[in-house]
Amino acid sequence: MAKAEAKKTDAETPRERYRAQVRAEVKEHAWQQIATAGASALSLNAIAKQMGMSGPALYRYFASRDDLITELIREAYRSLADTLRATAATGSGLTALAHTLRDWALEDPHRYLLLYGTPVPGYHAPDDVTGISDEIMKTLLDACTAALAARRAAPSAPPAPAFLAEHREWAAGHPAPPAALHLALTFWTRMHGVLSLELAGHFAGMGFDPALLFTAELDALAPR
Amino acid sequence: MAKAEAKKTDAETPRERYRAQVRAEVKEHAWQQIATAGASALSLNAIAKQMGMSGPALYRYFASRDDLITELIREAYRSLADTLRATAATGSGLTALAHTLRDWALEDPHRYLLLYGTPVPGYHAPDDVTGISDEIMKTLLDACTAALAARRAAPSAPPAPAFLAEHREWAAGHPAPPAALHLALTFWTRMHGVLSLELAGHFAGMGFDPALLFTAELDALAPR
DNA sequence: TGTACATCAGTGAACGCGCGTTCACTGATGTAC
DNA sequence: TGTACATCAGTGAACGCGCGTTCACTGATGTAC
Repeated sequence: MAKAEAKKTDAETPRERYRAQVRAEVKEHAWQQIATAGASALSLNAIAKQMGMSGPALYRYFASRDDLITELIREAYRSLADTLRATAATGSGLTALAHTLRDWALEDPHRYLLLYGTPVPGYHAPDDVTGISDEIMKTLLDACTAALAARRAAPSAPPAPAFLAEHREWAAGHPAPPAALHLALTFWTRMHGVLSLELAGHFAGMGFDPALLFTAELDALAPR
Repeated sequence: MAKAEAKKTDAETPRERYRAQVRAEVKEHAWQQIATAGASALSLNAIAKQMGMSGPALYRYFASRDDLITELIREAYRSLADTLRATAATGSGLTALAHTLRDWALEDPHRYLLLYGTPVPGYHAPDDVTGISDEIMKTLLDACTAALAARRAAPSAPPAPAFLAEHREWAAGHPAPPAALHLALTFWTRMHGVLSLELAGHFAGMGFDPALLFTAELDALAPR
């Protein structure tokens, strides 16, 4: 939880440790509150009350409500980026990557939805956060490149030339074969399609296991 | 906008017409407010102020804030169901259906996200609304059945038996060939995958036209 | 080891705000004879 | 056509609530000599 702070364990004074601990506890309550009332209902006062503190006390730890939300989003992106990279590092391919993504999402649905669901209105993420998001995309791109090279993914239909032409500009900063770009986007949108509808509860009452749909989609992309 | 009310024009007294007009105007402002501040920030008082009225006045038209939200959701589902059915009635197949869906979503992104984005926390839709949602699924299922019969859609990989077995229970109320069920779910999740990420702005800065990705996905499902 | 000082966590009061909702009331619009 | 009544739209005051945030302050913890 307090991973970033735990790194510099040696140089930590007791006060710093305490600060990190309270910050972590605040975030925990924040996640819990997001789960029950939604991200836009996040309230510093309510969190303080839950922790048995007075409202203004939290301003020692977070500059503002938006600052707390940013921290949550950053933490979530960081967690996903690290988790995916760890799987990618094992070289086990797209299938493993997809299941890692799914497990991560199911572990805390609201965390996934905070990142990829309906955007919080009026909120704009700072640069370092979009940077982590780019990291995730890069991990995915590399995995797709590798999968295609090893012929462990089906390029399905040849990507439309117009589509790829449009990609060049962006691809300059993210060098990868055009087919990998197309595969990455397809992978992302298909996994997200199943996941987001599942997490939003749109499959409820249809009496089937969304995991099977997820797997079916995955098989179509990266046959085993 | 005030379509439902406009139907029974003959039996309408002036007062009823006025009521319908004000209700429509409230909803218009509500959509506008959702677009700028999100669904959870919807406020009857704010809408009243925008309309130059006092807050409590709106309680003549909507029983509560939740009642207004329900009305908006119902209206949105109704609009989508009607729009899709109209396209399906022309018998022009899955491709046309997909483009109708996309056009409808782009016409008012927040309306789409209200239905298929992160659910409003603590809100539970009444039965008649989920009924309209079922209508949409049925339209899609019929179109998939027809497309498969006419061989205008690729069954891609044969659906896993386990997956289809799970479907039987739900399928009892929605008779359709197993392959059509699978196709419908695949269609839905893939289109939603592209659409929702596009509407949430996750393709921004990647410098390509999401329409091309959407079309590519569509071609993979229902080759022309 | 003890004292003087600086740092920092947390409190309580306060400000201004907006929310949903209820209620008693006014005034306009429609209806019945 | 005119009068008496009922219906209904809208107002303003009020209730209780919670929000984010600032500020002056207390008291505990750590630091320097």
